[in-house]
Amino acid sequence: MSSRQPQSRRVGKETSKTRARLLDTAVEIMLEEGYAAVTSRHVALRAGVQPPLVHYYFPSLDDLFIAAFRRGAEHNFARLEAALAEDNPLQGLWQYSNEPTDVVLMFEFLALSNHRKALRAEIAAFFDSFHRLQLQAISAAMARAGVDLERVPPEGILQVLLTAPAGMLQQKLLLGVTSGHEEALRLIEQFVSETAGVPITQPRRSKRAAPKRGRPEKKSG
Amino acid sequence: MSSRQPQSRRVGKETSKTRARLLDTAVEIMLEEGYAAVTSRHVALRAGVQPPLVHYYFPSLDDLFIAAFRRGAEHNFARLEAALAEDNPLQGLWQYSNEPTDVVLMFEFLALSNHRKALRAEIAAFFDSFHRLQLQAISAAMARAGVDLERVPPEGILQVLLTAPAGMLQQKLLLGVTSGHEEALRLIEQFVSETAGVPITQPRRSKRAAPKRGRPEKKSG
DNA sequence: GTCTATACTTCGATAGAC
DNA sequence: GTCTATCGAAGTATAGAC
Repeated sequence: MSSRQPQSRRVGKETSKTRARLLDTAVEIMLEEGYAAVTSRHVALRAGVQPPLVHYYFPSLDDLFIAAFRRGAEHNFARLEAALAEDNPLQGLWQYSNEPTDVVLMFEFLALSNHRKALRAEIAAFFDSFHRLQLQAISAAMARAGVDLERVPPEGILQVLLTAPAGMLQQKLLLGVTSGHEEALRLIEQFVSETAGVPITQPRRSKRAAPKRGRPEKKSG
Repeated sequence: MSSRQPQSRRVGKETSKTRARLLDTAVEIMLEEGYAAVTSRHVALRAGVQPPLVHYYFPSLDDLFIAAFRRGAEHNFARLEAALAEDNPLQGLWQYSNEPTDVVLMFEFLALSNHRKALRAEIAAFFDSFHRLQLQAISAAMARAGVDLERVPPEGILQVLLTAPAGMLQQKLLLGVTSGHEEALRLIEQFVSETAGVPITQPRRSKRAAPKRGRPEKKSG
């Protein structure tokens, strides 16, 4: 397995502004057209550079995808830690799980990992670390609320009711299937509040109260 | 968009045995290597035919994917109807949602629909029909159990707690991240039983036959 | 750091022989 | 129904000039 490269090849620095733009572009394409649309030519065209420049910063496309994923993962960790630092960690988790673009992007990376095996380990490791951090916060919140952690396992609350549903829901929204969406969200909030003993009634997700934020969100019904 | 074809092109019949095998092969590749690995050449090689034969049965790759999806959809409807004909519809739904290959395949088709826009309408329509059939069964079961359908919306129960989690769970399993899996399943069964008023304790998934499931209650220090 | 030029591969799709 | 032959486009990647 020691595929020794000629070593002669130059690679652009990670601090490069262009490099960052290439990553942005790759992510954009993933969101809009799926991971399979991310090609060196396509990225270059959209970023306004010549195709070989992509390979200057990312010798192979695997490198590009790995870099994009890592950057996103770091961003996610930062966001999560901020969310968990709030008064109610469950509330932070819930909001986090419902951020449309992040969830869809994660969905694309999951599908990508089934196509590019070089990414499997990386993505699996991320989920594992991320999971631990979330579990830590949710367990603390539930214990603080006096919930019996043996009868109501924090793992279940976390993995099933916060992380998991959001992915499919957001994906269905992409497809235009919005039936039952509002009811689903309402039910999940209610259930987590009751079962986990910690209310997650959210003050920040107030799009139905505050029309600002400029998000082009289309309403259902 | 009125790409007028010369009409001269021959297309293989839908009853063809070879055609069916090509579809099987395409699905296999989707499951193992992701949708992006489904190319006419790849499918042909694996099916033991020459590449042009793929285009004889499916003029474009979109046609191939659409045919594969439709066939799978029909199969899913048949399975679902059989499951819903059982004594406890929720039980049928739950088992259905946890069939690994079907769930992973649906996941791939979802990702595919973000890449091939020609499939979006088809897949969205499927989800819609499928959703209605499921909803019908679950509503009947809950009403029969005397549950207040306004306070506990069947849409929520169905979409979030049966359909949604399975996808992410199975996908995480593919990645090797199984932490919290057992707890999640157990919790979801418990919740649906309590909230929907209909127990889903399953007879077929009977590794539970052992006295205590082989897993002693763990104490949290 | 960015470009031109290019080698090489694979892909989707078609025409037409058998 | 299946094949050979092939076209044009697009893909990954590299070498080297500027």
